[in-house]
Amino acid sequence: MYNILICDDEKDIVNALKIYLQNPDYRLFEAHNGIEAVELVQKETIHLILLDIMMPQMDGITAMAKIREEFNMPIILLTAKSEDQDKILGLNIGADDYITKPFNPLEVAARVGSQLRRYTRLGSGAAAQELLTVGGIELDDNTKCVTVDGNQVNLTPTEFDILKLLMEYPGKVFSPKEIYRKVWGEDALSAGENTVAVHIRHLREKIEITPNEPRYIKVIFGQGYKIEKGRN
Amino acid sequence: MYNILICDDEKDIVNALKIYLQNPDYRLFEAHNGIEAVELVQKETIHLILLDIMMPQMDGITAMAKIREEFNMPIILLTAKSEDQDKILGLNIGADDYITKPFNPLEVAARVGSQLRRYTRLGSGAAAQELLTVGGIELDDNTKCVTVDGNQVNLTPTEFDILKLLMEYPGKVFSPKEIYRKVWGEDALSAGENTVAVHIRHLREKIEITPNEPRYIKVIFGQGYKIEKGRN
DNA sequence: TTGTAACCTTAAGATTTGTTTAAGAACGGA
DNA sequence: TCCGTTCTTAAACAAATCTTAAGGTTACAA
Repeated sequence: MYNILICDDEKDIVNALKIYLQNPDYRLFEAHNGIEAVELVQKETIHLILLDIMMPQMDGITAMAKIREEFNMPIILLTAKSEDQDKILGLNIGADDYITKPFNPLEVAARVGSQLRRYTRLGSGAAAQELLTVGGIELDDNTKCVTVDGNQVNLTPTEFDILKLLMEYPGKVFSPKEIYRKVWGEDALSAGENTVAVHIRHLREKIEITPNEPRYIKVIFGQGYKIEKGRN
Repeated sequence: MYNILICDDEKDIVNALKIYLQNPDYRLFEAHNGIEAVELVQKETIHLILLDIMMPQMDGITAMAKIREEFNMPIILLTAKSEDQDKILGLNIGADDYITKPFNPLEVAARVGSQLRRYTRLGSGAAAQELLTVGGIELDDNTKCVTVDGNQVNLTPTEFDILKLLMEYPGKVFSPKEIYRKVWGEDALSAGENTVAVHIRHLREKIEITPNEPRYIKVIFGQGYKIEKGRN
């Protein structure tokens, strides 16, 4: 799952890009000037930015400079000017690519995919799906960090593995045996019946506000556990 | 200094690109078909490739696929076809950018510069990322110097390698085994279980103000070690 | 309503993992 | 070869995590 920030002051363009980037692996954020973009990048974990150059309040080049002070995700500039001079200016300052308006939908999707692939290829060794998000829970397999509503929580290895399993397939119900097999491994040497239950309890204590009335880790009687978006 | 490989079967195009990329920081290599390109990449440390698609013997797409099995430097495709379908094909297979013939000299230089900058920013195993910075720690792979808050510290080779590994991917958690494999080499002849731990201890004594409460080299119980920006 | 099986909760002891020393082995340069 | 540096091993210790077991609670179906 990748978080992509689309920043353009023209609503129509943002909406068009949102349609082009329809993809179950993408979560789309939007901003309408440089200031909003910088704020969003600091608040959320953004993996790629589509950034218009000409915007009110703070232009794209300035925003890019500010973002680059702290972050290094790919930035693709959007520009109406197709003159060479502008292209070169943007790339030299630190953009990774640029796309000129009007867009070709397929090209937008291709360039975004290309940058994301390059990013993960270099940044985090091949593996896909390092960042899982369900409701307010964020799980980063790279840093082994888990946050709930922005607050970091410390999980033990087993708790982490169970949560990761549940978050990989949100809504899917896993029986305790299934969890046991997938987390402990196929060759699991007999562990007691309720050890999974104990870990679930510990997890709930750490990620639920009210462990006794869990919003995220639900039980389906006779079936198993699942994770929900916690909207109730 | 960057090594750039130009691969095109037309001599004129190679020569033109050589002129466009006149730069004291670039060392230029040339190849005239995919086979030559793959061989050169395996022999030399190449930082970026300009790769023509249509070539005799082995075409650019095939060469790129072969190169990508082992390396991940930026690849910019050169193509006479400017139709969208071809652009997208190239990017999806693993190219980082493409340039359509005829070239605009300034654009060639700009795109090459952009990819090289992006490449070094992200850091990479094979790459020429010479200076790493995390928090107050600076590691220069060229001079093998490490400074913490401006003060130079003397690390042993093993300590240096471990620190470098951690700093190449700040935040990423490396299990002791992983560290062992990456620092000692795949063929590591069984070293004791806790030798990594001992080196970590030495590192902490040299880098941390209070080795017992490390700000930089953190442990995630049951997972491994990581380096943090030391903001606490 | 009642019995049963599924699930929950708690805490203590067992186990695993990480830390810290120190000593001796291996290595490399003079 | 000798000496200083670096690496590895081992052992004791400390800390975090896992499992077990026992008793409690809840949901379902007859």
